[in-house]
Amino acid sequence: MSIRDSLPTARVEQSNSSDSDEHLLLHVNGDLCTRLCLAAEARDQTPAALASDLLQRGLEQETLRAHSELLLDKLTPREQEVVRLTLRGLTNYQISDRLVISPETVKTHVRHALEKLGMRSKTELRMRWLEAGILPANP
Amino acid sequence: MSIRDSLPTARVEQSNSSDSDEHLLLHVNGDLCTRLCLAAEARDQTPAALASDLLQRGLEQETLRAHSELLLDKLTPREQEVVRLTLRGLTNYQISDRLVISPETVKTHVRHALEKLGMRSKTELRMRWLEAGILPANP
DNA sequence: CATTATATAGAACAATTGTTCTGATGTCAA
DNA sequence: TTGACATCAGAACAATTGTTCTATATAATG
Repeated sequence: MSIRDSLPTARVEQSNSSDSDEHLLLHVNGDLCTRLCLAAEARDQTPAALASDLLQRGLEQETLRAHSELLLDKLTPREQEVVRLTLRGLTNYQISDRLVISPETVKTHVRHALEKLGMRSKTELRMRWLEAGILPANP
Repeated sequence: MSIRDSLPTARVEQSNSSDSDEHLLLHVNGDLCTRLCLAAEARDQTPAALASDLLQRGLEQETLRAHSELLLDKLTPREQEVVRLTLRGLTNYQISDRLVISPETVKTHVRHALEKLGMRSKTELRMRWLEAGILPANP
């Protein structure tokens, strides 16, 4: 089974009159369909209801994520690196090791980043951004 | 528009032979359809592709969440309360205020909870559980 | 050139968290 | 009633984080 098989296909059906009547037909098959049905069964829910929940929550996270990305642009490159590593749960010391700078410098970057983001602590940063489903890539 | 309108309806089409050929038709309309299309446009993606991403990530979170729920059952009621409040970003002191107990007691509960969960810090707890999309209700 | 932004780093101190102990009290089941 | 568990709480100390300073060096921009 190719990867393509696990992607849903969609046919957009649009009524003639207004946009508010638009609707989508999502064709879900393959592995995604299987997992969706299993999860729905485990939750004693119909696949459609579960899909609705997942899509709604996913869209909320998308909004938060987009907002977070905009905030990230306000930071300098170095501050962004520090924030990313912080979001992966690293301590200042570990970050200083990774970036080959002093722990004091990490503290400075963290402080500047938190100021620009209007946050008070790394905990608050992690709360907001992990809630948005943001988990930066490994390197 | 009623709430029902914003829920997708589904018709499960199952082929005659094997389960691996099963597929779903999700009928998405109303507000959910609108937001899905807008978000897809913003990401320069087809609504189907975005839906696929959201469903996949949502299912992963479901798995993590289910696992976390099982872990939560290993904790005493008081430990669960402390964990919940910790996941909402409260400090030990704030929690002690909320539960009308000593900060030292909170520390004890946190320590016991982290031991049972096999974690080393509240940061690790927040990382894992917020990643799973767990955000306990307000009270 | 002067200003601004960026990156670096330290001192000094406060606050929070984590670790290792000890210990008291109450409940519940074997 | 003894043991296991849950709840509560403190001492003492280490580690991490946060706050307020100062300070140097470099690059870009006007």
